Parts: sequence; C-alpha cells; structure tokens
Amino acid sequence: MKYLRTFELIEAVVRAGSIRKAAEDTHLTASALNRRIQNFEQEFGWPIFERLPRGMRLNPAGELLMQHIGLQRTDLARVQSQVADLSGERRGHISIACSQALLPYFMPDQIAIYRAAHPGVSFTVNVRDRTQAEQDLASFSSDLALVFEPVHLVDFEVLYALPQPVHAVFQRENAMARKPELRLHDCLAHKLVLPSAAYGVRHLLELAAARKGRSLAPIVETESFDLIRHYVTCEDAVGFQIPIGLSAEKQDTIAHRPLAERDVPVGRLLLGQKKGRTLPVASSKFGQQLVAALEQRAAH
Amino acid sequence: MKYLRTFELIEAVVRAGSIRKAAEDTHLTASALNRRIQNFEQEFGWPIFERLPRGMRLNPAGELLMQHIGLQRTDLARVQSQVADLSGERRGHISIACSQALLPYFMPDQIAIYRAAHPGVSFTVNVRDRTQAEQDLASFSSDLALVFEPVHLVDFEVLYALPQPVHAVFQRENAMARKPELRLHDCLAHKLVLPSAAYGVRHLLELAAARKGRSLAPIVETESFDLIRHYVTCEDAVGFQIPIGLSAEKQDTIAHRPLAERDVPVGRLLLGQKKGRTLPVASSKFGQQLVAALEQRAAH
DNA sequence: TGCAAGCGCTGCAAAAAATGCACCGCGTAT
DNA sequence: ATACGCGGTGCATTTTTTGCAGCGCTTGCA
Repeated sequence: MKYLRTFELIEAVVRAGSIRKAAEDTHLTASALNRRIQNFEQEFGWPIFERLPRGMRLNPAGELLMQHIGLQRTDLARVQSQVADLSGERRGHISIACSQALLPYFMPDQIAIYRAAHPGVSFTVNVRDRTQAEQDLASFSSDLALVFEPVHLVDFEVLYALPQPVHAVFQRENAMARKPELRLHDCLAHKLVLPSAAYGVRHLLELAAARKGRSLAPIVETESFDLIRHYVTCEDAVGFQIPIGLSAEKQDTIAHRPLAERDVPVGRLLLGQKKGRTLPVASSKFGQQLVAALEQRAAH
Repeated sequence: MKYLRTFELIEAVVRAGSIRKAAEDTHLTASALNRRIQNFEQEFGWPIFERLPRGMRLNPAGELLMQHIGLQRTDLARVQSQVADLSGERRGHISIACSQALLPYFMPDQIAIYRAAHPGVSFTVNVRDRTQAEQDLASFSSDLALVFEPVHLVDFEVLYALPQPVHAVFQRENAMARKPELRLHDCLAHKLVLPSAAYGVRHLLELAAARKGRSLAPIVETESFDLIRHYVTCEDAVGFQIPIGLSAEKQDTIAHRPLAERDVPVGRLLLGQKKGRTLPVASSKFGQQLVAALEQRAAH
C-alpha cells in the first residue's frame, strides 16, 4: 500500500535509530529519507523525532503518532480481511501470542484444522510470557493471546478462560504415578525442575510454597518447558506444567498428575484480544475456533 | 495531510457520484482522478466502485473502506489534538450534534466559555433531530451529541443524562401563568403549537395524550422551536418546549410552566459520544465542561 | 432512428515530485 | 588533532502525477 510508505519509513527510522541506518534498510539514500521525514513533520505540524548527535529518537508527539500508525495498519488489515471474506475466500494473516505450553500439541493442531478449511490464511505464532503477551496485544503485534495467568488484564478482553491445575511431571516409574492427585509436600520431597519466574506455573508454585512456609529450591531452572519435560527422565526429578502442554498418551515415558487444589490454586489459561479492537475476520474466526476447542477440553 | 489525498479523492467521487463531477470539485482532470482511483483499487486488491453507465457507486468493499477512512481521519485528529495539548496549547475542532432547544442559550454560552479559555479551538454545531444525531456520531460527523430523548442508543455512550420535564409556553397574560405546575388537560383546552413528529417533545406529548384517550390537533406544526416560542404571543396559543431552551427572564413576554409528571413523562437530555471511540482532547474536555454545566442545572 | 450528452477510460507529452549524489557543519570518540 | 558518523542542503536526474485530446459506450430525446 503505497500511501503507507511514509509510515513504514518512519518506523524504519525508529527501529534503526538513525536516518542513515534506516536508509540502508529501506534501500533509499539518507537524503531522500531525511527529506521525507522532514516533509512529514511539516505536514503533521510538529517534529516527531528528537535529533541527537548519535541519531534520531521519537519525542512524545512521535510516540502518539506511532499509536496511530499501529491502529491505522491493523484497521486496514481488518478491512482487507472483511473484503476478502465477502468475495467468498478467506484470506489474511493471523498473529497470536501464546504461552510455551501451547506449542507442542494445542496450537499446531488448531492451526492445522483452521488451515485445512482456509488455506489462504497464514499464521505468526509468537511465544510470549504472560507479561509480554499483553504488551503484544497493546502494540498490535498480535491479534490474539492465549496465555496462562496474565498479569495486568488492562486492555485485555477475555474471550475464554480455561481452568488449568498445575500438574507435576515425572518419569512413569516414579511412585507418585500411583496416586490420582498429588499434595505439594509429595513433590517438594523430590528434586525440582522449575520454569523461571516469568511463568505462571512458577508464580502459582511460589505462592503455594510461601503459604506453607516452604521455599522452592530447584536443581534446574529454565525457560524451556521442553527441557523440563525431558529432564525429569534423566535424573528422576519432578517438573511442573499445565495439562494442555502435556500428552495424554499412556505409553509415554513420562507421567503427570494434578496437584491438589487446596495446595496450589488452579490457574487460568486465558484467550483474549485487545479491548475494544475489531479483529480481522480471519483472526476473529480463529478465535471462535479456539473458544470451541477450549470449551471441549473444559467439558472433559 | 498529503498522504490522505487519495482518500479525499475517493470521498469526492462518492459524494459526486461520478469521476467527472468529482474532478471539478477537486480541481483535477477526470483522467488524473480516474487513474488515482484505478491505482488505488489495484493496490487495495479489489474494486471499490461499481461502474454504472451514469457514474460510479461504492460496492460493498468500498463501503467497508469508507469506514476505515472515517476512523483513520478521526484518529489522526485525535493524535493531532493530543500533540497540541502536550505543547501546552489546546487546538483543534469540535463538532457537536445537538437538539434545537440548545441553540438559543445553552450551546452559545458553553461555546463562548470554552473558547474564552481556548481560543485555538473552533466549533461546528450541527442541528439534528434525535435520529440524525445518532447517525452523526456513527459516521464520525460529530464528536459529541446533546440530544433530547434519542431513539436507538446503539453505539451511543451516555456521558450525562439531564431530566427535562416538558414545559408549556404561552404569553404571560395567560391565566395558566398563575399555577406553578400544569395538567395536560389545562393545555389541551388551548390552541396548540407543536413541534413536528421527529422531535422528542412531540413524542412525549403524543404518548401522554394517547394514554388519556385524547389526540393532539395543533393549529400550527413546525420544525422551528423559535417559531413556536414566538407564535404563542400572536394568537394566545400554547407551545411546548424543554426548559433548557427557555429563558429564565421574568420580564419576558412569554411565560412557561412545567407539565405535571403524572401526565407527561419527564424526558431526558442526553450527552453522548460514539461508543468505544477515543475523542480528541478538545472534544473530550468540552464534553467534561458540558457535563459540569448540566450537573449544575440538575442541582437547581 | 439518429444524435447529442455524459460516462469511464487511455496514449502521450508536460509538469511536479521524489530520489541520488556530492558536500556542509557539527559533535563525539580515538 | 583527526577521523567518523550524524542530520541537513543544493542540484541534476529519475520517477510519478497530471492535463490534453480522443476513444468506445450507454442513455435520453427529437
């Protein structure tokens, strides 16, 4: 869309931090780019950049403008998507920010199902912790967020909330596999493999431990849920995860059991969008599909 | 704003109904305008106009695009307004749709007060009946609406509601001036000067009359509240209006008294904006001023 | 039925705008 | 002191936009 070119160039300058670097990225000369910025500022009525000896930085007016640019671009995408829909074909691009736990099974399944029905739609899946996911929505970087225990919930419109108890994960030979439900102290007796502090599971466990006057001393702390799942088979340790990220297969080498609700509060996996925003058709419909899929899980 | 030129041209074609007429309005040649439309459609990916033998008309895709254009323009105004505000000066333009009753006293006062504090702000005051006012908000034609008894209330976010009983208006020599409050049948005994059906006062009166099994037979029916006010002195008739549109001056040649609430329901004067929209600073602040002014009236 | 009028659209030349190049002044780091 | 990277500017060049003339088409009217 050519009339958005100036906005793209402004964004390039913001990213690059200087006109000369942005000029390289955008395959323009610095002088041409410089003049476009200057012309825009004149039309706009105020400077949008601070000129520093080392380059350019947005001033407050520029920050406000960037919001407008974001809204502008996403709203255009919404219109394009609606227009494509009335021509019968569903086209477009869906970006979703989601917790790591959704990556192994849930998201791939859901995307495949959607794409089978609408091959013209492409996806961006951004892995985000619970803080980042909300920022992603706010900055229009993602249309949807599916995240465990988000923090602020400002500007976050909840489309569906799925309760998810924290599960302990261990190798299937472990004695804990014999109980249907575990107490926190059962787990704390073992070696712990924990996700790092940014994650909701860790947050809930910390809360629960503090309530019992215990503290968590993991032997391994990691950002990778994959590593947690695999490590427990290496050293007979206990990891923690939410069930949507775990396989239901019986013949798996690892087993998992829920923690008692009276020990560790049940977390919520929230599907949401930016409050007040009208999503493109594709994103909106995919959101509905996710709601249906989550409802089905809740019914089990 | 030059990058919005294409949108302006599209809107001109929509208004004019043909490229050639729009070309005159926009001081371009038909060929240049034609090519801009064609180029835009190509970039956009779909035609936005139907080509008829008599000219151009928006197709459904074009209708969707027009929404985007409206949002785009108003959001830019919002940003400009916010930027102006952070430079200390308040600038911008406020458009308000309001009922006719606000024109003689309330709106001029309020605008003068606001402009005394912020001379850089200009106003558009659109006189609209209760149906049109809501359409104005929806189409971004007005930032605010101050309207008596609106109809639908969809997409209408109420900022303040002021109760307004219907008042009867007559020349001060009329015997009714001696009572503090009037019954409906008192008025129906007189010659009636009524606003036309689009207005809330008429609507309330019709409801009240129907409830009593009476019908309204006005000797004069008009869209002009001004005419109503003045006519009652010409023939000793009774008009009806809401108090915010009436002077409180004692020495006036006309008097007015409220109708009993048990006869005619009290209407509401609603201040509102389009639901979900973030107004420019100027409009938002003016809205706050109006709320304060209406609150003060309510306290009396 | 023929004809004028109005419509969208197109080839081509002229006008306008955007771009690239060379270069300036300035502050900073080496 | 010097070299580097920064934003900004004058000028020639390239690209884009515009105006002009004219095409084919449909509609309304004599």
